[in-house]
Amino acid sequence: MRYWLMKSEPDAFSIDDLKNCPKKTEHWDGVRNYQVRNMMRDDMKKGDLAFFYHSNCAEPGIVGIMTITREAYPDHTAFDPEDHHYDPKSDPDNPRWLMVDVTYKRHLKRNISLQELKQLNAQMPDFALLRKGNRLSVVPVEKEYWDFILGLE
DNA sequence: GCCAACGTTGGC
DNA sequence: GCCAACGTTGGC
Repeated sequence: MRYWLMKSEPDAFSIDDLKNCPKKTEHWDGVRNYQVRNMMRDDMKKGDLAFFYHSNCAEPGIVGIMTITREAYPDHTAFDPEDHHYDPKSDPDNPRWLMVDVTYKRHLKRNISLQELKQLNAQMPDFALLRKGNRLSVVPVEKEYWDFILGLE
């Protein structure tokens, strides 16, 4: 089993939005980066756990935990000209983009901000989230770091 | 294959 | 809103 961190802008889709979804489950659409797509396709498995991370907001950070409940399948939003993430080059017969389903598990007891994580960088020297220039919307989290971060709660 | 121009992410 | 740090596109 693997651990992940997945970013979402709370203005677009927050952890509370996920919690309020039917069955607390929603598809994680809109990934338009090949590296992230490949990770979802090759490495993300049903039962994996992921941190829900709020990005591009007043206090960026980890706010909760979700479970991967369906493995990668075609992202239909890429076929929809009305969709913000429409990609005319994604062919329904050979989809370019994939998504997974995620299910709300719980909020963290408190938000763990990016600022706090940065201060602990020395204890998580290989955390992809903290790497300079990192812009991937999904990053793997080593189990050691996962446990460490949960220990901060 | 190179690289300039452009688009996006996301912290601040 | 600014801008650094990418990734992508497309001409050559």
